[in-house]
Amino acid sequence: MADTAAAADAADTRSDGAENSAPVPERLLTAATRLFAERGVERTSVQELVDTAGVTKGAMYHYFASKEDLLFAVYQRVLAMQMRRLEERAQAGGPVRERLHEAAADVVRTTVENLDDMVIYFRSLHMLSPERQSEVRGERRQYHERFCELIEEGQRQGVFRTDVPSDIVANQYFGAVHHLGMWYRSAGELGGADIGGYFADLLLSELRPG
Amino acid sequence: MADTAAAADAADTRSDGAENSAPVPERLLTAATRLFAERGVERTSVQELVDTAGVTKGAMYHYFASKEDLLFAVYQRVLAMQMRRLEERAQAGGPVRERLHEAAADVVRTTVENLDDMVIYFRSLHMLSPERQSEVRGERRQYHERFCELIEEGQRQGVFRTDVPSDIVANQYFGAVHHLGMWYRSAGELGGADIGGYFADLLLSELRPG
DNA sequence: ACCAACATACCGATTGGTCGGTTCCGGCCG
DNA sequence: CGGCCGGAACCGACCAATCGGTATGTTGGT
Repeated sequence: MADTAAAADAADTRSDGAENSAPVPERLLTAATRLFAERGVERTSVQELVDTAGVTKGAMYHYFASKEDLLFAVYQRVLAMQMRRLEERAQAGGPVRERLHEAAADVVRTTVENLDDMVIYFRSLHMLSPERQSEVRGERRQYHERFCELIEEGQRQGVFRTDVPSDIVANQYFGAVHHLGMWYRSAGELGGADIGGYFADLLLSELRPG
Repeated sequence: MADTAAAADAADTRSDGAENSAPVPERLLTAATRLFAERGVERTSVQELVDTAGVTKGAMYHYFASKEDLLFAVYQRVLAMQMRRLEERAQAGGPVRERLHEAAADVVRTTVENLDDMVIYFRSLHMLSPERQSEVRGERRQYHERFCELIEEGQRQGVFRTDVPSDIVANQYFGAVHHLGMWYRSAGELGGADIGGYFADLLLSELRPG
């Protein structure tokens, strides 16, 4: 995320001044993601936000209707990314065990790589308006159901146990993934891929029949 | 803070009026737990809070130094309860598989029974001062380690698999438990005991060797 | 000339917290 | 027994500060 900003900076043709030449909305998204995750939405004033992004209040309110609108944009970005990645894995070829393992490990990797997004996600939902909360929950539900379908596919094939509802398994798994934001620190010796591997192994162990 | 509760309790012999005769600090804790979980800490003004509790601002600031102090008291209450219950289960007799199953199912039950506390817990940590965040994390860490010890006990006995660190398993499990606050609604047909049973079964499946 | 893209100064509303006062109750003294 | 007293419990009007949002102005490209 930070490197993309750097890449955009380097790739940008016009070299106005010194740095931060990424488009303003993107700069705001980046700054908001960092500050909202660090101090929380309410503890981040609009002034701090625009200062960090290197723009002015007027610029921000030109692109976003409100502070909440900006928060919502953060949600939309992360939701779209997750759904896209899951769909890619689910539709790939190969046995369902492998596809589920890959999808499960991948969501951990991307979560670790975008920890800020996930911290915001599961901490600040209540800061959105009720309608937008519903919208986010709706999209999240689709994601959840897509994951469930994968499990049920394996259950029908007889490679996964059937005495536990797929719903329970999926909720348990995503709970663990969301929780990463509370304990995972990149300082640890375990990388996202390591933890993803462990988590996915544990998931398949759970689903082993018999 | 604690001594005032004792004093208020001792003085509360009279039965004034109709209802809500609980001591003032307790009333504030109850109101805060509900409102903080419903609307979030920042969205709850002190005025709303004291109105809900049926007391005045002066009364609140007599018992709590600040709004944050009240939030901290909520954390302390839930932390103490969880640690006590885990210790009871861990120290009970019987095979480690049964003790772990019982402890795992119990934490789900108590989480469901005190959903408001848990919603606050994993959503509002950042509203505390850095020192108090550390204190909460420290207590939580003790809890976590106590749970890990239980797993490791089973690993040494050979009844649990050893190719996954106990730390990972515990983090994954508590992640799932914390996440309950985001999807569990008592309207569902599944009660806390049901989900606790499922979760604990899944945990033991994960740990099954081979 | 016109419009999108910004910049800047400013405002109304709200909020956490304070502070001087009042009530109530148990204990102590005469 | 009764009057007094000290402090804990509690009240509620008030404040300083902050914040999200806006209104108006300016610029640069087409």
